[in-house]
Amino acid sequence: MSPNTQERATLGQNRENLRQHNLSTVLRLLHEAGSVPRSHLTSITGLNRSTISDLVGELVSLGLAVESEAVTGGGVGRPSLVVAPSQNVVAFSVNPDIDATTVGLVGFDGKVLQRMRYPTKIQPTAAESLQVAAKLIANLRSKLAPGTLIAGIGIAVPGQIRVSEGVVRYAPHLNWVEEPVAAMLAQQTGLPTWVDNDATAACTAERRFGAGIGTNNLVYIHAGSGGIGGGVVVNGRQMRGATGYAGEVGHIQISSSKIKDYSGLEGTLEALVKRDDLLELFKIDNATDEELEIEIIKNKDPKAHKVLMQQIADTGRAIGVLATIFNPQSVVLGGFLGTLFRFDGEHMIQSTRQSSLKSAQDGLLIKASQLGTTAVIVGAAELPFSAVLANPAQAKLTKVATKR
Amino acid sequence: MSPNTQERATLGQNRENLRQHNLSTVLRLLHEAGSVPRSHLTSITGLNRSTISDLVGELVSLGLAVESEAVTGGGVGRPSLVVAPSQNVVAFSVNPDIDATTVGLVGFDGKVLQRMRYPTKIQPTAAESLQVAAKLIANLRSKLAPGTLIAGIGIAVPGQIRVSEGVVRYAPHLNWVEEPVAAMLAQQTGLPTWVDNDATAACTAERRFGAGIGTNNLVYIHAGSGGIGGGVVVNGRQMRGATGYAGEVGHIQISSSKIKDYSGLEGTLEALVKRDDLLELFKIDNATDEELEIEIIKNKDPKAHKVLMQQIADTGRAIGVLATIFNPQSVVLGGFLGTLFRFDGEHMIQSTRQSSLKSAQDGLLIKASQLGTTAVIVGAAELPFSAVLANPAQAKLTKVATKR
DNA sequence: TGTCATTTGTTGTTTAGAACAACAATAGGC
DNA sequence: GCCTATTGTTGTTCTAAACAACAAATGACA
Repeated sequence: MSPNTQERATLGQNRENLRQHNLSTVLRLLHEAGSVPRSHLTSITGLNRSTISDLVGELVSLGLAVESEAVTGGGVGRPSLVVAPSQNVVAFSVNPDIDATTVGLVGFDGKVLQRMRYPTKIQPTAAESLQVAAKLIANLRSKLAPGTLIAGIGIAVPGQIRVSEGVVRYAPHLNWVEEPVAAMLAQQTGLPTWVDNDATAACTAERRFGAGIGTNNLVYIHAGSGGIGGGVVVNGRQMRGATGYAGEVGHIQISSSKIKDYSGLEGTLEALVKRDDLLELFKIDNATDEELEIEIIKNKDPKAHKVLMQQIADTGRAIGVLATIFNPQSVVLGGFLGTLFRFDGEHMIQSTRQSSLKSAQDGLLIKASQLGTTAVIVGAAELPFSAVLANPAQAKLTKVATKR
Repeated sequence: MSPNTQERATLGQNRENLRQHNLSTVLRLLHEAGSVPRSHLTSITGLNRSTISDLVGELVSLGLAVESEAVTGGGVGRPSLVVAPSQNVVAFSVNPDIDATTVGLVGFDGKVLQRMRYPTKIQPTAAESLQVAAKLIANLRSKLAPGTLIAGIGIAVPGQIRVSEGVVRYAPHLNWVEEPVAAMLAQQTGLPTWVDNDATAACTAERRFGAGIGTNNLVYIHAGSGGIGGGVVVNGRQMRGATGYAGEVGHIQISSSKIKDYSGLEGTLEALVKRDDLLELFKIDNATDEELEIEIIKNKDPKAHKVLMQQIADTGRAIGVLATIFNPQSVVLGGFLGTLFRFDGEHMIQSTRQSSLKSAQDGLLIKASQLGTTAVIVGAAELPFSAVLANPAQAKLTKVATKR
């Protein structure tokens, strides 16, 4: 039940792998592009027309793709049939947070179909959160059309995850330690379940459907109420590191300051750029990103402005360090950091310039997140979808029973 | 003539790709392990016995591998034939530096067969350096046994490289700008030529034959007279970034210090840890790493000791930042940094602990380089070898003419 | 409006490369 | 010396992609 089947050493390749790889390639193209003419599939993959015909046929018979009528008006010659990911395939997302649990229903094309947020007590246990999630999922599931194929459940948790085991190693804000959440929810729902870090999930979503479309080298930084997390894509693949804890971009030291972050490290990005500091200055507690952004824009207090500009400069500094190391195509800023960028992006870029090599700045794009708060939901659903994409023919989809 | 053929989008896969991939896999195993019994090849690759037989047969007929007699004593059953990379395959390495150019002859098993260092004037032009290199190569080439297969030439340059174009974008210490060195040397020698950054090359060498064997996530940091460079391996592949300038680990900001590095950035690793500073304190100018290490060990001056310990602490800090970001299996320290680690590794590790997340520290190994100064030579030779490994059947090897 | 060139889908055939099966070769254990 | 276990070899089978020939559908143009 590991979503990183693609991580396996791809040593020997036999005919079976070949077919699996080609099916996977075609399905992935559909998943990411939404819908593609068959003729494009042949040119992109370099495979023969008849081979594409065969592959698409298999995907259709698996219920993963649909062929719609040819769209005319694309130049001379016979119009090509358009292939699209099946609207019948869905996945559930779960995002446990400190005061509520959110559950989403996501289509195979990456669109959020439903979304429900259910408040819990502060710092719920894993069992409590997952029980809420299981109930919401059961609710959504009962309304699914007969014949719908469920790919599974993806859980996005703010903390360190052992992805291959489906275990939350440590989630400081939730105070969860060594919780086998994937197995717990799989048992309650009967659906295959995966778990990953929330920022990593959001990163995947932005890369496939948001601000990072088409980039193979991407740095994503997200700031929420629970500190700063992130994700990095290198050579087109999520960077996970030797033990799965790579990409902790919030905890890089960028200054000699003695201020500590939530993990006790001094002078890190997370220590210097704190959403709570601004909330305090504005004398509000508990605000959505939207509310905070309005507050920031209408602010007149010079003291608050100074703090704001310092946070923007520090963020730029961290981006500079990351750009120097990763030389990415773009840096995507999620949550509160997106707000800072929108407020004074030029100031942030200035600061980036001072802490990065010129070569890393050429062509570097800094952008605010495109998917916003849905990124985590979409990204979590990519976990079950990834399993389907990795091996379409063998994917174990759960079919919603036909009404009788 | 790009060595990163493996970078190409591996979209559609046909039968040809399949064969190429399997040939490549087997040859790569031989290249990295030196010699492997055929039975191991079957179990590692998962391919059928008869398929391995066929693949090895093709590699042997291509002159890339040899089959030696079965080695008895490995348990019951018929002993397996041992396959090894051919001793007939070689590559040349070139390493232009500020006061000399080094040329090496490297075997297909990664062993340095010959090495020649030829002094030049200070800051030679690219043409001057390459002329020296071409002469040394011609010299070595004339002594090669008839029938030897030459894979090509790999040039390792201290600077920023556009690998796919074979161009040195900017090498500050040599004062080279936009030099098409690969084409220049290819024209002079008639051999296919590649170029890469010297630290990147050393990183590859350490990963395949040195301190990083078997690791898929590795950070390599090298300090020489010309600043601090490095290389990072993520998911088993060299990290190159969007435009090829990734992995500049010497230029990450780790302090608020105003001291600048060679690129004008403040408070970076390269700004704080300078080999020259120690040479100055010891009142020597121009020393090999070995000489400097002796000087460091016999040092009694408390002032020098303090600087030394500060440099060790700063190095640890940078390692901490990198470990938090990359979560590598190991960090390998080359050149002068290896010296610092050997002098007081415990102090360095202490400093690392204070600037990295606990999760990144678990199981993290910090090591000094194993290949030392030969790493660059071996790594540069990997450039032509990589082309052979990527597509053994199509590799264009140059055969040394039979004497007549 | 009809013809033609162009592109794509379809179907039956070919082919390459890996798997498979049967057998021979060679080792250690008893 | 016989047995078992493992590996190499050879001829056959099988599968997935390519290929070839033809049908279908479009736009361009006279």
